[in-house]
Amino acid sequence: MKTIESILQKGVTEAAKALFDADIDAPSVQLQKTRKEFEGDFTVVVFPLVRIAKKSPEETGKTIGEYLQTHLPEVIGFNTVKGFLNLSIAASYWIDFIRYAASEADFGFSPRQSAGQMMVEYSSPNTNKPLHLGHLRNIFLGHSVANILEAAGHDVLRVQIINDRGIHICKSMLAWQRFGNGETPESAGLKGDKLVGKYYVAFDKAYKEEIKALVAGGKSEEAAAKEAPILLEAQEMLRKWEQRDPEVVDLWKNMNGWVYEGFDYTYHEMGVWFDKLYYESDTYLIGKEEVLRGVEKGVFEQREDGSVWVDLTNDGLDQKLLLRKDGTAVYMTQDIGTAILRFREHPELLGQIYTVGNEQEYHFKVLFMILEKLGFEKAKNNFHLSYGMVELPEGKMKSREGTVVDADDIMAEMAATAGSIAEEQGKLDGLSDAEKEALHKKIGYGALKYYLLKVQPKKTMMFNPKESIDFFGNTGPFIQFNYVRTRALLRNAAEKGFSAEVHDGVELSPEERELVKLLHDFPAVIQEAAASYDPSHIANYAYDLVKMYSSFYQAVPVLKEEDESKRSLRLTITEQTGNVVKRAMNLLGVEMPERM
RNA sequence: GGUCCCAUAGCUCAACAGGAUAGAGCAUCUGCCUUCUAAGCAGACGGUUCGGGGUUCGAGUCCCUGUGGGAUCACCA
Repeated sequence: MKTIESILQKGVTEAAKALFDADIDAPSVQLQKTRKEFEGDFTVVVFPLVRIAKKSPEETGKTIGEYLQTHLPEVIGFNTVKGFLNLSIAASYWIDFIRYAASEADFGFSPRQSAGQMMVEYSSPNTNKPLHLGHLRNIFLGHSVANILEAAGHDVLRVQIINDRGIHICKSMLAWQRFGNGETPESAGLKGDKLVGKYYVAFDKAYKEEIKALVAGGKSEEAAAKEAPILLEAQEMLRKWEQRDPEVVDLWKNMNGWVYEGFDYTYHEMGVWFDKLYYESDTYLIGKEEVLRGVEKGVFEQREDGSVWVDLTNDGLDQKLLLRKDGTAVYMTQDIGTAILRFREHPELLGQIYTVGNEQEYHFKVLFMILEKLGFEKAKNNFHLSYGMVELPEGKMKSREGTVVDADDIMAEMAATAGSIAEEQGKLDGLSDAEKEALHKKIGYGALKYYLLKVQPKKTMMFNPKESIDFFGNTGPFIQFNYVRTRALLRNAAEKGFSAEVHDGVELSPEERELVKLLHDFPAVIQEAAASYDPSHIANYAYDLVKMYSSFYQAVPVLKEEDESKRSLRLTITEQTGNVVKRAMNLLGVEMPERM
């Protein structure tokens, strides 16, 4: 179905040709929704056309309005205010549209896999500590963008890179070895990631004590930090790991295994998944090879001490280390390896999207530049989906100061809060305990996801644990609640044998018209969210839609309407609003309940 | 010091690509459940869009500059 926007834009270009003998292209015609205080549905901004028309803005608008009204059946009236031409669209267009939307199973979504393959990376955890609130923003964001790209027609690969090697991993291993007494998640009754995190903290504590002792013995703070025996031992462990020392590798596999079990639980609760996992323990070696190959090609430069560098001074950046003088990999090395591996494994891939915090913007700028220098043209399509930190009232979360908000904890709290609100409202009689629990999670997790996704990714956001996340107002549960109302209404209608149809010639009340117009926006909202990699557009749209629906719901009777054609139109609008809201929220990773 | 990002109502956030009188929620106040689920609806209150210049028919939006906050510029990840 042709959108009214494209019809109007085309109409204006024809008008310009016929009236002023001027050629303008359709997309340049400025079209917007008419503001509430004026009569009309769409508004053409005529200022840009004034020069062509050689008339006053008011005159120009009037002339074009007359042309459109006589030449386009969709335009049934117009008015001009200053340089704005407000057009009234025929009810029949909206009627045809709602009928069309109802006939499409996936209205708003582009045909599957019509737009090529994209890879979206998110989560990228370290295997030495549990996930926290910052990860939640990362994971919900990445997963939602993947959903949105799919809706926009991309074939999407969801991946994560797991930072499973390095000195920080060895720290928790060493602490466990030293203080753990063979403790396991089972024996401790702790999730695997929590147990490993506990030993990471234990390491830090022991390390600090050793530094203190050394300083008391006369060492400088700086020297003590470098010479503390437990740190040296961790470094020794890393060397052994790189040499594949069987005992160390066994311990490493074992403890990482605990962490993965813990993460799996959390990912499952979050409702996210991955098509493929990459491990830095695999890719850092590939990165080293690729860097050396780059040296042969002359893209990189090896210095006398053996270290390898890339010179980006001509690109406005500086020189960047790619391999240490002892030949070991740095962070950039393994990211080069990972990226190249992915392009090789997936020849169809258009580009990669990295969901990573904004403190790494420089890193990714450099990474993409290096990939292009190595001849990976597709790196032009790579995108660093950068997001702002989640801050607490007292500032940044600091694991050492114990101010991190644990992912599992906050999710459990959200579900519990949803439970107590539901209990107060007492609308869930007749549900089993298991059904109630599932519902509380849908609502609580929905509140959390919506809260984190409604804000533009690049903005730093505030989270106040004391005030908790709201369940009323502009929130996930409010949106779910309105969906639930549509479902209840449709169930009741079915019982009474009422059907949802659209008859020709039925009148549209202002509320109905507004709702239909909002539904009409859905495809464009998806496209915009996909193009900007920004789920907040979807979140805001879902809210606007149900806000309008809620108003409609209390202002206009549906089941009590006696006029059959009005009633069935309202049922159709109700059904389509429910469908669109549900699918929009699913794009955010939010599940919708049938009752609440 | 260089580079990048942010600054909108008391608080948390919107505002397509520059368009009309900058919108929501929370908080405060007023009404509305004998009626399709009140996690709701209707309304009131609340703004020098950080300051100062500029570009133009028009600037929260673009440019310059200042202030405040954040990030980054490691042989860390």
